[in-house]
Amino acid sequence: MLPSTYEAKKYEDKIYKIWEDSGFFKADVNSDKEPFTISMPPPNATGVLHLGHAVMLAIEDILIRHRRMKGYEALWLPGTDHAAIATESVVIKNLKNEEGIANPRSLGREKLVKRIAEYVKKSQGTIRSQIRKIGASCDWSREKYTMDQSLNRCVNEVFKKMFNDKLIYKAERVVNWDVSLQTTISDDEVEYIEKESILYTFEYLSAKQTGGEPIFVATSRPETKLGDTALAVHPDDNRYKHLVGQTFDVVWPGGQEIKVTIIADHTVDRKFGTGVVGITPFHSKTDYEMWQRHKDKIKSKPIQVINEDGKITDNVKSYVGMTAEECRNEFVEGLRKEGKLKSEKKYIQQLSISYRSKKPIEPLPKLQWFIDVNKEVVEWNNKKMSLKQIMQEVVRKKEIQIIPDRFEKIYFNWIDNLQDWCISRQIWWGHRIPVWYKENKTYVDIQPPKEQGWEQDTDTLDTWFSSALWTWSTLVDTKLTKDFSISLEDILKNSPEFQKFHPTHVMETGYDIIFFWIARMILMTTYSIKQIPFKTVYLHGLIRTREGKKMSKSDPKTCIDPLNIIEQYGADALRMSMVIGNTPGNDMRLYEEKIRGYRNFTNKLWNASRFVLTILEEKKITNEQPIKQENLSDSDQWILNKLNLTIKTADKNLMEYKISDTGQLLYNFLWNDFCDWYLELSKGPKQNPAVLYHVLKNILILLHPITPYVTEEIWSHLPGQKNMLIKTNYPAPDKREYNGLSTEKIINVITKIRQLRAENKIEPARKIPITIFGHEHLETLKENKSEILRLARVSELTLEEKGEKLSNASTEVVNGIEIFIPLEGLVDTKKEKERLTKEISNLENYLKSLKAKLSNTKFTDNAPAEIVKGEKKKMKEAEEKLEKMKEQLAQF
RNA sequence: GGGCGAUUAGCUCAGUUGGCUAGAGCGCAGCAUUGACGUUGCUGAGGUCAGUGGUUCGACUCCACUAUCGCCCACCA
Repeated sequence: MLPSTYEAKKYEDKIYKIWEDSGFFKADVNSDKEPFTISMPPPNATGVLHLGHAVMLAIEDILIRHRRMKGYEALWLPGTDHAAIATESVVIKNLKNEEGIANPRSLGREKLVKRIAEYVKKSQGTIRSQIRKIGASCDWSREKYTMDQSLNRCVNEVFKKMFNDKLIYKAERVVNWDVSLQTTISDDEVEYIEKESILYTFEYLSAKQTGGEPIFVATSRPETKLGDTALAVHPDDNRYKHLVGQTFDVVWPGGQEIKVTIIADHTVDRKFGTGVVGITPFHSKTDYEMWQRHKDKIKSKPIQVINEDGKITDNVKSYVGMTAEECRNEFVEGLRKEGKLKSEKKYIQQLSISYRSKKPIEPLPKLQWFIDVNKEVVEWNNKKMSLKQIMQEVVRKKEIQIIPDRFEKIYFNWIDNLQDWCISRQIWWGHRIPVWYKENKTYVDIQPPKEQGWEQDTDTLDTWFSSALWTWSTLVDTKLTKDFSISLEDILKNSPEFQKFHPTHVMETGYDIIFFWIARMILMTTYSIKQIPFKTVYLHGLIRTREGKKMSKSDPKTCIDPLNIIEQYGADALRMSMVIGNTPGNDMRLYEEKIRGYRNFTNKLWNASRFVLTILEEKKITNEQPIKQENLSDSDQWILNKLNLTIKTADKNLMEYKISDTGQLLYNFLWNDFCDWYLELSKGPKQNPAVLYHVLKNILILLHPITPYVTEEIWSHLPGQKNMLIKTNYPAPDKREYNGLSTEKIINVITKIRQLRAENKIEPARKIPITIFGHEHLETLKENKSEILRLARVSELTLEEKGEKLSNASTEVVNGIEIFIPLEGLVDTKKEKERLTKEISNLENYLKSLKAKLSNTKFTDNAPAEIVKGEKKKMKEAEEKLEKMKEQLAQF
């Protein structure tokens, strides 16, 4: 006998261990079954589980368990990410704070990397055990880490291939420099915030110099003007047209001397500021590009004003060593003194900050590695394409489907704006760039050169470079990757896992990393192995607080900790609450009452099962019984019919990734159909243990992907089931036809009686006599007399085919069945009369609108026959009901 | 500046090719009847589907515009 409440805590860890030890999570590479693969988005190796992970794990686990039960060879491959910058900066911080090492880099590369690796090893276990807590049925035997040797091999292979195809190149560009982290970051890692700052307008060229009006320039960063090489104006701007092409000498406060050439460029906005832009090629990407376009006309060479530490370089002697901000203040002060400062206006600036450090970005000229996204050298479908074009092609041709599809637009828009991807990082933790230098020679390969004296490039690769290969670099044979004489192509050819499980089927992740990761996977994988990485992209939304705010780790009040929730309510309840009401691409609010509601659901399931198990025990049933058609009552047929429909819909929904709908459907089936009606009806003489067993069994199977723990635990108590639920086959709908129509009517009659009782304030405890005129349903009513007596609390039930309407009775009509509750001593007749009158008037209005509709020839001519038929039926029913109710009213 | 999403009951949300007198859960109100469940049962109240106009026999659903909120993208210095 089960305890009367389900306490998740008692069972979950135990069940997970049995699952894992039994090897049920392991996919068999040699099986003949059709594969179904999900690559788990690897959480940071040093992270802690948060709701974002929890929702990802819940959705993926549901999909995997469903497919596994359906007979697919389901592989869910887990792993962790080395999270280059994030991890390195955490360890550096720890070394500073905990060990007092002021400059951890002074340890040297080898030592620091070792320390980071140790740290990762220690903390990796945390995230692993937390993934288990959710119930994730992933294949731990195939767990990967982005820094594994095999993945490193793939990274190097791809780098080399791209280098040989001239898709990877090294060049000096203005890049996004994160001063606090001391590394470049890619364009996608730059965020914009709105910040109030000051727009300074000052005299750049005097009236004397121009021989007419002086030229003013507006800028929020005056200090960069110390490195200007040009002034840009719009080609059609009549104010400045005559000056284009001329070069002027400018002496800034402090003595810095520069030469600026006036150039004309269409990108200049005549209306902003003074319509003149100072061009500082080395401290602004746009300026750099403009300088490139007009290089040959511009007399002076660009200079770097600000260095990697955000300080003024010795190119500007007067301010050298100052921070940019100090320099700005001094410089503006100098302008003011010289009487050149015209105005200082507050305005809202789009400030670029680093996604990692949240500190401002300093655009700096640097020699870096890039991936060329426009070069058309990639073979795809017998065409030469650029990386951009491939990315567009596979989505446009529906080789990859994105759910929800509106994200396709966002994806295409991103590609349209995409520029070459800066992949080198000046940190030590990560895949080191496989390039070696000696004197002025460069060597690129998957292994260091044999010869002495070569120095490896000091940079590492953007962490997304290795993540971009994740779907397949995790499937290559790790023995083969150690043999450097085998080509990547041959490694892939001879890796059974890769051959069976790639391309993967679903990539499920938050929409916030569509560019960082989804797009990069598509780009890198299609290019490097000529396969798409996945067929479907399922993007879930972010979990928000009840108020719709982002949950932030720093604020425990707004932040729900999944582990804490699991401890209190169980993983199943958490899973359900994250999945029901969560539609792809939309954010969802989560709060404790909601989770509690689903905890109640698990308890409901537990108790319904407890009840059924008691009956089975009583009846000494130790095995699943065949369902015999001839023994089925109408209510048996009713529930079997509903079950069939539920099986069909649930399966269809899951195949279409409609997870929320599936959850809702099963919730209703268990609670409303099975518990509220079928179990209640089973408490009478028509109890059928075989059907109870059958329906419960199927409920457990259907719910298992969503609530794996509670269903598995109950399953272990189901007599005669030898295998674990996790490995049980998903049900196919029963081919037999079931009826169950009388039960539908009986339910309606019982509900109506309950309503009448409640409306007339007849206490539930009080049993009352009732008269029913069944008309053509008399037989059905007779068969179900005991159910009506019991479930509607009726003391005496008079069943007639038809007869004289009872006077002074509360009455209703449902399915043509007339119900009378004699009012003698029970009911306020005046109120009852009012109620009837009101209902009749409602019904009349309803009829009126139906009649109007049906007499409209435009409707009858144009609407589908089915609809018209439906409306006619409605009208007929309403008319019949109206007639009966009018007769009843006449009795008062 | 461009694009996207949201707006349905007090709250959180469903509503799938346009066709049930618009649904659920929670909350609220009233009442409690257990072969299991008070983490329960029964019943009820509560909605001009953001607004305006259009298409249609018919619009929560499609189109246009407006409003409010949110997000993404973009080289306004």
